[in-house]
Amino acid sequence: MPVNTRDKILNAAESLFAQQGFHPTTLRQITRSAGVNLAAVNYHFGAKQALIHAVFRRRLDALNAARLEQLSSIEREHDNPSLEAVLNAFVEPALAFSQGGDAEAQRFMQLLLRAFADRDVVLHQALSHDYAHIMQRFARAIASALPAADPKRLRHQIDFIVGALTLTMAESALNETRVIAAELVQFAAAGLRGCGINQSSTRTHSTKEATA
Amino acid sequence: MPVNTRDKILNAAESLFAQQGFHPTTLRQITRSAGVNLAAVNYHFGAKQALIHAVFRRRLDALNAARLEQLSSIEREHDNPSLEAVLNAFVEPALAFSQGGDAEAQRFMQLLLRAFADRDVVLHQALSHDYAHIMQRFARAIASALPAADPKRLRHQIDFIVGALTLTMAESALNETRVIAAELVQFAAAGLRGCGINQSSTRTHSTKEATA
DNA sequence: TAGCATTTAAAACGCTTGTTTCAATCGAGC
DNA sequence: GCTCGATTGAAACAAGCGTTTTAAATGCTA
Repeated sequence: MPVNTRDKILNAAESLFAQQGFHPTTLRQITRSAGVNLAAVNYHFGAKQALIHAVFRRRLDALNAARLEQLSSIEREHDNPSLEAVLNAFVEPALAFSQGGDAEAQRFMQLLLRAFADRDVVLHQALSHDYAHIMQRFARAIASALPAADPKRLRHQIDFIVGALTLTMAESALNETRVIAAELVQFAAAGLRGCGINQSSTRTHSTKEATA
Repeated sequence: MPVNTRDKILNAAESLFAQQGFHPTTLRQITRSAGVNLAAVNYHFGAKQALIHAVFRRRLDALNAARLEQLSSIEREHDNPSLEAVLNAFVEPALAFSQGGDAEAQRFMQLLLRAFADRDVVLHQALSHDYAHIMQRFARAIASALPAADPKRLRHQIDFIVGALTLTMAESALNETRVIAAELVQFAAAGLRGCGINQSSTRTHSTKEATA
């Protein structure tokens, strides 16, 4: 229950943006849902675009902080954390980062999916700037759990995981998210390990068949 | 080079929708880019919403047809096609389905990503209806290449692959798409195989660590 | 060539959008 | 209690939207 107008607007906007997208959602919808005056948006944020960015930054900062905290935690406990543990530190906070239950988590995943889809240049830059830090951190942790991995390929593979995480979590039924997240961790770990052939040398057999 | 107005509109709309999204793209932009009159859209398609669906159906039908054709082709050649070959029949047509080069393929992937993000009910139903058919077909092919797989988990895993494919292809640089697609096939194959433990029995070790 | 359906053209309609304006209200600090 | 900055309220603004309308042009068929 937010008390100040600013938070009321942010919450209403986040919910509506996730449901309808940024552009279709009107300021009048937002202010009506928040129970505040229309002009309050332009007063507190200046413009609709700025509101969009504010909504994003608030959640993204919390999510990435939770991820880093969890990663640091497992690194403190084990000298060489398993690949699954590292991946879980990336996936799990996306589900529970705001202790708001699965519904809120899914709502945020829908929001994140929109950020990928809408190629808003400013938003995209802000996003990748925020992500650059955490991605580098996780890439290092994964590489350390997977010493033989090729760095460039690893970057692509992390993109695969982000894509699978974002899209599936945004789409899947609410009561399934945790099961699916656990399956994704296993799936990603196996994919990264590549059944032991993750290095630059690719299997001639499969490649030949695949491109035939 | 389309000759009739209908195709000119469809092409212009597809391009603009991919770049900007459905809602922000105006009919005036579309008709200006297509070099036709504004009223032509409402004449040929009735309304903007119908135009969106038309743009989608045209491409999606072609893509799924290409996928099924490639799958049938490899099933004709081998009695038991490899997992990689099946996955490639799913991934590769997304890149080359319209022989339009990588740029066009990426544009379509952006469009597909928007379809996932925008939870337009009608569009979503049409999409999942189209997908239900092909998904079932590929799920069967994968299951046959991976006899020990758990059906329900397999469905989730296919979602992972679709997510990774859609999001990475839409985001990645143009000259990298083919490399990334090949890597995705390998990644997905390894993930599905789960290093040989894809059945219902999960590895106690990793699960414990992952949820710690 | 005449007639008819199809297609394009240009303008206008009604409506909603984000944004601005300006007065009213609130809440501390002196 | 009064003042002054911060905040809210209600109304209005210009612009752009999807859609409709009416008329002219075009392409077939006979």
